[in-house]
Amino acid sequence: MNYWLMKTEPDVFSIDDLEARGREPWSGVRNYQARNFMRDAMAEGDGVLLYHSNCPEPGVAGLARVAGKAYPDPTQFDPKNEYFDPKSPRENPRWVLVDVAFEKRFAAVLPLSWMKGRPELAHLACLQRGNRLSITPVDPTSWSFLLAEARRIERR
DNA sequence: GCCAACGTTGGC
DNA sequence: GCCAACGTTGGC
Repeated sequence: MNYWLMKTEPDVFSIDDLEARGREPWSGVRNYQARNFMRDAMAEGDGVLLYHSNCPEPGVAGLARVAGKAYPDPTQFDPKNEYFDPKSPRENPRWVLVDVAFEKRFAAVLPLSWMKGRPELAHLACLQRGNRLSITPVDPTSWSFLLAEARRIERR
């Protein structure tokens, strides 16, 4: 079982949207490295930290899980969709997605400003300098630490 | 809005 | 295959 962090812009799709829908096909990933994580390394049941980016308070907003294995992203074939990719052959689709299932909304966002510089999160990929990937692996230490913090603020 | 950092494109 | 130009991401 692996752990992941997936970024989303809350203006577009937030943890509340995921809660309302229950489950969402994670369409629109158009980066090869992120695609490879979904295609090659994700498995049903993997843990997901949902991260709000490009917003007033960036940080981890809640918990989800991978709901199945990767399959072709249908938006790549739709000329009217913003993620349409005319160079993706139907017989050999370039882009895949996984379904993501809602698990929990944290009592408050765990802010990026708080995460920065925490020794427990030293190996968290999304905090490494220059990282812009929308999907990154999460090491078990970081995972446990963030979940513990989420439980702590819930009791507060 | 600025800008650093990185990915992608395309000419050669 | 190199690399300059361009586009995107995302914090601030």
